[in-house]
Amino acid sequence: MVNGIKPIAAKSMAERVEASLREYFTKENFKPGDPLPTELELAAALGVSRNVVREALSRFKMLGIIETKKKTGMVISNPDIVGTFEKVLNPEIMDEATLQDLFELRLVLEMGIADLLFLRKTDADLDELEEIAAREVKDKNFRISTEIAFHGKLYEMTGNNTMKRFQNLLLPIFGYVMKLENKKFVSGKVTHQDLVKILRKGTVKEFKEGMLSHLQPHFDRLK
Amino acid sequence: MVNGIKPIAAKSMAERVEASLREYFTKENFKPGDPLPTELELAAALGVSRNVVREALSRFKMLGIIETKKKTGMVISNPDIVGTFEKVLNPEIMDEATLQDLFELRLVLEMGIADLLFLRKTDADLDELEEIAAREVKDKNFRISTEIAFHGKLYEMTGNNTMKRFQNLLLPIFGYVMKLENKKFVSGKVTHQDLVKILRKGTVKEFKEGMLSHLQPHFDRLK
DNA sequence: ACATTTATTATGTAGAACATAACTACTAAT
DNA sequence: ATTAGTAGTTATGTTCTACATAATAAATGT
Repeated sequence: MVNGIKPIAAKSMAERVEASLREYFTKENFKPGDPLPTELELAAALGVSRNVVREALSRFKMLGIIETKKKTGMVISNPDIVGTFEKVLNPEIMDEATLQDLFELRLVLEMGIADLLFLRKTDADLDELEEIAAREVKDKNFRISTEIAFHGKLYEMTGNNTMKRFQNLLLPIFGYVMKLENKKFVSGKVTHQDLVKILRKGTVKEFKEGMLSHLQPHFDRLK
Repeated sequence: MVNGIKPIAAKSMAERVEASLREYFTKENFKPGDPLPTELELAAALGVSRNVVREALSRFKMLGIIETKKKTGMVISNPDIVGTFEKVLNPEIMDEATLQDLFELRLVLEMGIADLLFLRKTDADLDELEEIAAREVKDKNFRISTEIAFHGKLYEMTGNNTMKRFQNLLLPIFGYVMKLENKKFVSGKVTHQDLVKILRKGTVKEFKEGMLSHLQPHFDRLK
């Protein structure tokens, strides 16, 4: 019987190097702009081939955590988190449970931005929003695109660019889930025009109620 | 003066191969479990070295989009989006604007989960939540950990695992921003125990007002 | 002192070689 | 004939070498 054997890291070298580097970055308290050792130095220090190091570094480059220039070498940089998110957000290969979770997440965001909206809305914003809502009524053909434009504008009004971009990524998920369940795009009793009116003259509380009513058909689908 | 010059793909081969593969995956409508061509075949088809292909593939492996077994080859698999998010969510190297955005995002989520909560809460959940709130009052020393436990439990109660994990990742960001601005951890007039009470016997609307009041100190910091 | 040329260096890319795990097919033994 | 064992095959994992390229630094010449 075997005994005293090590479980061994069954993971690949590149994977382990990635973990080592990540630990190294935080341990050494690296900040954006800080230069990194050369590939050869890292390879020597880690006891692996330059090739493996490059595979691990390639991962960090994709995440935007590392930038490189020839001769100059590599430096730490601040990653684009939403851009990274985009790289994995493909409805076709995601499991249904997660898709459903993201669908709900979108509803939660929609319900939660009310306070930010009232904190930051401007008259110019409201004018634009009103214009979008009006366009929708005229052009019945473009309902989905104005639907997207309206809610997109709401996120824009929060002044939170990360959230705005994030919501934009969730749109295809939303559409995909709707299609999966063969549901049509219906809105509740409260229309976009109603919401604009509340935003202009109403209270935060009223807006929250309005948005809930507007999204009610979607909530009805959740058990 | 120069004119009519092409911007050129200044990107690296690995980066371009990554893009090509991504396009290939969607074009061919790959689904989890579907086998991929071998590294050598891909290298030949793309006209690059196997090395470059491996760097690109390594990226997909990190995202969980590709899994490999020796001899058998590579297959598409469904990625873990929250796990990927974790890889880029390092407060130390993120720019302050994004940190601020994520801070707000957390508040938005907190305000937005009310409807899901009332849709899915159970008595067992409420008992546990009450226990956490009670523990907090007794042990003043562990305020921060019970704070985390309480709000974490709320997300758990939504039944949305993705959101729960996501919120968990945002916690360090939240703490980091608080520290950046030298703010202390204060809660509004409505306490955790109040929130439990509302969850048990109150209405959704009351809970939303309660949560807003509970988070008011944080909202006050936003302009 | 300035412009030009010449190393130098770190990343980018290519190709070959071999190890290793896992699958296939064939063979031998009971 | 079923099983067990063996050899062969194949795709990934890893290493090494070589050279191209861009950016910097050093050296040179006027």
